[in-house]
Amino acid sequence: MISPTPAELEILNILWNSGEAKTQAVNDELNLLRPVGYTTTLKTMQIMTEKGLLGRHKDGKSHVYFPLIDESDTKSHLLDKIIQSTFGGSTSGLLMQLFGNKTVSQEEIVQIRAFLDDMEDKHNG
Amino acid sequence: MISPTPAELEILNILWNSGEAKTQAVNDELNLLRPVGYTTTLKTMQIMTEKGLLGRHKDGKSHVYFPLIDESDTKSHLLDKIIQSTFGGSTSGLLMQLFGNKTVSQEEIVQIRAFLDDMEDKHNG
DNA sequence: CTTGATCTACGAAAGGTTTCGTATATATTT
DNA sequence: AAATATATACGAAACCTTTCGTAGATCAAG
Repeated sequence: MISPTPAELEILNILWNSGEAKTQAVNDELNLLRPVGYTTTLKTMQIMTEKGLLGRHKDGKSHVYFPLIDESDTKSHLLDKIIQSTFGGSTSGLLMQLFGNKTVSQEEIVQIRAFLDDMEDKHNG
Repeated sequence: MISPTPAELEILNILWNSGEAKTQAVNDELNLLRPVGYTTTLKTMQIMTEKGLLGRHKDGKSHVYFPLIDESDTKSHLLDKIIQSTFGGSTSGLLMQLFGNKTVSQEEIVQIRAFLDDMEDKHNG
């Protein structure tokens, strides 16, 4: 499975939202968050295309890019990696860290329990 | 705040568990998981010391290393970073992804429930 | 004290990511 | 058609991480 780099992930998030976009649009959106040159964005998207992360088709003199990898799959994979590297493979370890320093409301606990029930239901059929 | 690299995080996890250890011991433990040369581990720990991630004191001809950064703080920081980069800053986005992931085992669910029970107990006095 | 074993320090190579300058191609406008 | 604007392609620099070889220091044993 492919792990997008940080810069690649930024671009993927934009394209997952919009479905598809030209380099200029992607670069504009990136620049709302941080300064980055046009050719930098272009080059990154070209590399992503080589890697199979993006597809593209021509439109006039420019290209329209779109994601070739699934958003949920990719995020699951990234999450698995941090669970493995940071919490020794323990999902509950991550949750404890997530809520450890905060006061979690009764409401939130109920919500999480509902998630767990749901998950067990699906798992057990 | 300092973000340890993947290799640095492996070493930190060992030292957070043991409290302190010599290079040899750390390298031995690393080699339970993957092959890595002694001088590689040593160099990484020296760099970590320069960065302020580790401290050390002499013991005979070798050094004893220990973490200078807090485990919980560091893991929170890493978690924040992935929440930011992958889930657009949305913690619930992470939870959705997590609970939609079928690789969470029954055992983990039990642990999570126990954790929630614990949290409720504390919350209710 | 000399030998051998172990540890440290240093430097540098290898691999990957991110960045952008420059040259070239393509379209648009006048 | 010429000039202008915009896009692409290419290459390379800058930076970071990881890796390890080698040389020199330090300690223990004979």
